[in-house]
Amino acid sequence: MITDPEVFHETRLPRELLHRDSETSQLSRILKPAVSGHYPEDALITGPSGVGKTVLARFLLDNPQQPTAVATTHIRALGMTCGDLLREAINDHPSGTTVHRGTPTADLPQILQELVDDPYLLIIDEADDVPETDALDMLAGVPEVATIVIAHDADDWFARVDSRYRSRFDGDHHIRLTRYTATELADILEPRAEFGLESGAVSREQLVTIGNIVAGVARRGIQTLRWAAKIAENQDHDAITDRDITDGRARAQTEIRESNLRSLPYHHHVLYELIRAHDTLESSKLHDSYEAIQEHAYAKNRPQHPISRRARRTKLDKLREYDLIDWTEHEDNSRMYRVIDASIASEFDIPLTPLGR
DNA sequence: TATCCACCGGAATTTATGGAAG
DNA sequence: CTTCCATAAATTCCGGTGGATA
Repeated sequence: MITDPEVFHETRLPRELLHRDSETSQLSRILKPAVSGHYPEDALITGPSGVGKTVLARFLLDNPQQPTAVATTHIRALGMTCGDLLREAINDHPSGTTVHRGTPTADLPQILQELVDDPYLLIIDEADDVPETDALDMLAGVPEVATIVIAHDADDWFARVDSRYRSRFDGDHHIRLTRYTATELADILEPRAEFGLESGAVSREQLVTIGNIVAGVARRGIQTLRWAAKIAENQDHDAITDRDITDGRARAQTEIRESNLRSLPYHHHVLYELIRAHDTLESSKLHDSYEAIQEHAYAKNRPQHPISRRARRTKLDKLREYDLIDWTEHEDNSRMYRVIDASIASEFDIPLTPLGR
């Protein structure tokens, strides 16, 4: 069934960007000065997750098929401070100069300025929470450096960045990506089916179905197709069935949640498992049971210690952000927690009942 | 009605961690 | 080994909200 798993890899760049013609030429125009050795210009790329923001930037700047001469670094900025950002920009620059964690943040602009002669582009990916204004302040004295910022919500991003920088990312310099239509996404999936699957494994009609059930999110479409093919393979089907597609989508979703949970530290797991042990759990009950089991859940050989209520709330926010739990608000300010998919278990072995019960 | 309590979440403050240089 | 610097995570403090109780 699957002849080339490579085709479905997250980091794989397509040979051409279908249905992104205007966006591609828009970014090319912005990059023009940089390519011809002049001071580079900034850009902002926004849109929901999984519709190709990173792919668009990489397609033009980090593409083995058509390399550009412009020095570029790709920074996954999620949760970074502006010091981190500058340090990574310095360390990734081809000049070879490196800088360590303890270097005063205030010294970094000077160091960067001394090492760049030619245009240097920073792709700041997942920039939703980074303090852009601070970073732009620090880059202000280095005209050879420009940033390609990738974020989800344009309004959010503009609200956070100081007004004196906004014009550099607005108008022609702002590229908005939207979800694909079902048929557009089918067009995108088609070459992957052609090169990654046996011929005849999936019909055009089914690709459109996938486009519909993933609501035009390309990343989810590709993973759904991959899982549908895997499932069809396991079931010895000659071709992918409609049922395989439904199951494939569910499997793809589970996979994301599992990897989300794995990526979280121990505290989150304790809270998650407490909620998972019930259908629904009220906030007061959740805190009570946490306090009841904390002695055992945080045994002596564990480096972590039980955390305060306030810190628990932060963990719960994170669990919800990762689509692992949800809650409904009560009129009395409390909440009713529940897990989204109770079949997903923590890999930690967490004792949920105090001894003697 | 006035007071108390539990909860949420923003902000300020403290604590823990880790790499590098002296 | 100690000191320095930056940073993440946790605690402390607090104002706002709304139900329960006297």
